[in-house]
Amino acid sequence: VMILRSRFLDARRKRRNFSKQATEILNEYFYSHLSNPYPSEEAKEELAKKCSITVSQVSNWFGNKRIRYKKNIGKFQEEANLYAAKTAVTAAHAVAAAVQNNQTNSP
Amino acid sequence: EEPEPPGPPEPCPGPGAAQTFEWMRVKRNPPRTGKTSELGLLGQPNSIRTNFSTKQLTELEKEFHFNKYLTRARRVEIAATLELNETQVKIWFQNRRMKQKKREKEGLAPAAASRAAK
DNA sequence: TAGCTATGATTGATCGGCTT
DNA sequence: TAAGCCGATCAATCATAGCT
Repeated sequence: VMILRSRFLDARRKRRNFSKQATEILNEYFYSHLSNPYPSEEAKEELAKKCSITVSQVSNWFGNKRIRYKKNIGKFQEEANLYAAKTAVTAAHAVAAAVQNNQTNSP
Repeated sequence: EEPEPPGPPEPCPGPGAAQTFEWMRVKRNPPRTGKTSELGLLGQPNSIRTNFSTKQLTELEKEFHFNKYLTRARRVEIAATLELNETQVKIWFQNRRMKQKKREKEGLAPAAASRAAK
């Protein structure tokens, strides 16, 4: 069995997981765009900046996420609900802020 | 920031009800790297990802450094030598060029970290 | 420490669009 | 009209990280 998968010395993969906050940001985008989780090049650049990772890493993350998500939707249900709720709260805060701002600014 | 006015889709994303969007249904046609015969008989078209040998990759890499693009003649030659389809050789060069581009683009911008290191 | 799962990266091949 | 290329993506797999 010397069918050497000589990809061994690939100088690659000395992987390190992304920071918890980076993953948080990526997941927030993914679940808030679940109907079409394909960020544009611009969106990827923005996410990359916020997460302190490269655009390629953002692409890899979304590629892996999409494939793994659809492979086993059930397994991600809990995570999906978690982020859906988080997004809802964020949106609510935004609305509340807008309302307040509107009231204090109405001539 | 994300206009999404499709008409037919479901209503609202209720907690606990994961919808199935189109991208989740996308299925790629299996690789048709068919070598009409491998186990004899018109067996199913080899729909398996080919694993290039180290020798094949070495030769392809060598050729790539010589020419980023192949001529039909050269492609036929290489395919024969490495026992690959012309399509496989063509696709390999295609992917290799993209890989090259990706590297040039990234290997020239990790500024933030390069300053701190060392 | 062993075993299994989670996750980032790599890559042969596909898809749609544009060019030649 | 057909073939090649690009850019993005898929899908399978590799190898390590991390938890039990």
